[in-house]
Amino acid sequence: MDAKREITIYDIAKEAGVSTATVSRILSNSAGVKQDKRERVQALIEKYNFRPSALARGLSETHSKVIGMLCPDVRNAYYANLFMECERTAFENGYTLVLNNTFAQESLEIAFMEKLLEQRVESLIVCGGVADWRPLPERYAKSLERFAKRVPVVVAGKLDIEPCHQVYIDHAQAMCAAVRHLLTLGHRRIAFMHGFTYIYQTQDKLQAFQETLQEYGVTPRAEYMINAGEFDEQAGLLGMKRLLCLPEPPTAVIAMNDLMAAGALQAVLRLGYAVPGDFSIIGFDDSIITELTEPNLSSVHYDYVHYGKALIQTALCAMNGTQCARDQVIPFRIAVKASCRKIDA
Amino acid sequence: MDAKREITIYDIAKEAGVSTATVSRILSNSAGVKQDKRERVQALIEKYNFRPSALARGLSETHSKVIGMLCPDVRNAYYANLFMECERTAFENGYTLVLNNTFAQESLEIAFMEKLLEQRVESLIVCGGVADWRPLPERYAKSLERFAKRVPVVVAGKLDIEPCHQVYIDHAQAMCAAVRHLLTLGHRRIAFMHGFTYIYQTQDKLQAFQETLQEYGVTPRAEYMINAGEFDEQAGLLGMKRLLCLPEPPTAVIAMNDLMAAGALQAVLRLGYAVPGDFSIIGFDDSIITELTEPNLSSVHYDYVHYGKALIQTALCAMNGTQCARDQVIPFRIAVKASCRKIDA
DNA sequence: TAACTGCCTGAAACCGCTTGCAAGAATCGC
DNA sequence: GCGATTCTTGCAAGCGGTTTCAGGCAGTTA
Repeated sequence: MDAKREITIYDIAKEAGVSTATVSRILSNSAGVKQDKRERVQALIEKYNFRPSALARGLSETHSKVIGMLCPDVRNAYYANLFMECERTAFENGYTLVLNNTFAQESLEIAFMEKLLEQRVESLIVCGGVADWRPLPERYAKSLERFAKRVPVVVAGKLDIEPCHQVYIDHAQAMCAAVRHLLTLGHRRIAFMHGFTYIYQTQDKLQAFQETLQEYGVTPRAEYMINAGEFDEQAGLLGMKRLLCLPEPPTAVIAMNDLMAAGALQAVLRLGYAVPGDFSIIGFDDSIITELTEPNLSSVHYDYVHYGKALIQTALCAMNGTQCARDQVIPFRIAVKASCRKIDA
Repeated sequence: MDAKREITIYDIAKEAGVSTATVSRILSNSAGVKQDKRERVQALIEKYNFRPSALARGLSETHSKVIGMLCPDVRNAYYANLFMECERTAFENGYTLVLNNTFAQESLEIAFMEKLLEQRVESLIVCGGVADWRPLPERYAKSLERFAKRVPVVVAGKLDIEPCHQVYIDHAQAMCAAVRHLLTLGHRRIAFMHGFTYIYQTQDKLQAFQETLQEYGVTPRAEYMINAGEFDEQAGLLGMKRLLCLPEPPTAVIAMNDLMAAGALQAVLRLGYAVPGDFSIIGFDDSIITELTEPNLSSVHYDYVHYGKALIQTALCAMNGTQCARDQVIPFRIAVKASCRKIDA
């Protein structure tokens, strides 16, 4: 294989009999270049299928036109949705989005941050992962702050680290809505199946769950608030089994997310009960999962298009120095499907 | 906001009283630098949290250390799995993977290719999308070939474009195994629910489906091979409804993928039938979806870890010029779960 | 026809890092 | 102690673009 060097702007200039400056002007479509040269150069660009190096351009213009993104695991529909929308918006604005899966491992998150820093990303979007832990590991907070000192960091979640922007869902309000939905349907024995409590969403939802019940005169029962550990369908299944073994089981269950809700649904069905006949179930995220189960799962729905757009838009604003709100809250609504029913109080 | 320039290797060199060459050597950890200078420079790097610019380095070393990847939609668990594994392997080898979602739109695929070319990716991984169409659009094939002329292209699928490497699943064999699985369970009235036939996987599976049945003395029935159009759960649901309306419905259904299988399952359950009691269902991909439904779906399983690793490994080989097989086939197996049962012949 | 405009163009510096080359410093053998 | 080696270093030339600045040229004006 012959050591073929990439075609450069210099080659084009030489063959066209012009200077690199002229070619550069043509590439960036700036005015003030005679038509004949323009055509001659264009033809050569076509001929050699020349593409200017983003590396060189980035170096010279001191901007990379790339935005970094961190998420624990794109296989999770929630993050996939977010990434997708972010990518779209970034692309529309001439940016490339590079995503890294961190598996919520602190060392990996930090390693990726370093790498993104080297790549001179112009902004960083942080979704979940260690950023959701409370208390926040000190080393991680430091890394994030150092990052934010260089380029804008936008967190998809509530982090409250001074230099970071944040776009998030008000989980307390969302939980409140979910509880009210079930209360309205006549449920009084409502359970909340969550996971690790070192995740702030768990804390927020747990608190809102209890407060909302009390507000409506229902006393929260300790045995109805169960920590299933993980946030996956297996945990949901196991957690639900525990609930079903209770002397007085709940009539409705709120799951931390759709995955757990799907697990809970399986547990119920396997024991021969019906949903929503015997038990009502509602999840959070309104991901594709809700459409895959029978019955389809009611869920708290977020506007991912809006969410992704807001994340990138905020990053864009912060990058070009435009003033923009540090906090943004994404609206939600209850997506009523088929897993909850009205019961007699 | 003060126009803060990034710290450069030059700044470090100056403050440490050495040349940039020395700093560079320390950065790349090459031998032959006195311990005292090394320490002095390291300290400054820490102090300023200096990270060398990958842009500059890439330009100077004429390599970007990034690999590009194209897929239609990461929200699809199949691609998410693949991406995840590819990213892991790439990272382990010091490469960054940048993923673009193309929605299988030809113009977007080509646009992304151009962009990746500018970014000087050192290799391209193409997963699905337009690459699965038959016949292959000419403009697309041209783009791909042009790309392959510069850097190695590895296709996750069977494409047979000369300069591209390919790693794929033998869909015919996989279908064959699925059919045999059902035959072994005693089924004779077996249906295949697929989607658009301009996708080569559809063609391969369709043919294998018929051939395998015939091989076992079962005559394929036209009304049991239905084209549901899309490849999603909605299509699966609708397609299954059509099958259930047949005067003599099948006893088992093979769906093009898990998404469609999940849709089919819903259709069956909604009409009051049982799975696997009344109907057996099997899908392809063995994604997380199979664990979310009740009953869990049997499915044809691919080894994603192996698959992703093979894609990147092949790219790596091709990049450094090592000879490597142009074709690689990924093994599969039937993941038996709970959606198929034995019946009396 | 000389002086003045404005438009095109190219020379050259620069972006931040790597590396070949050659010179100076340190170490070694005798 | 001295020349021969072996280490350490720094200089400077790229890598492939962008951009500033000044010069060349044609068209105007007086």
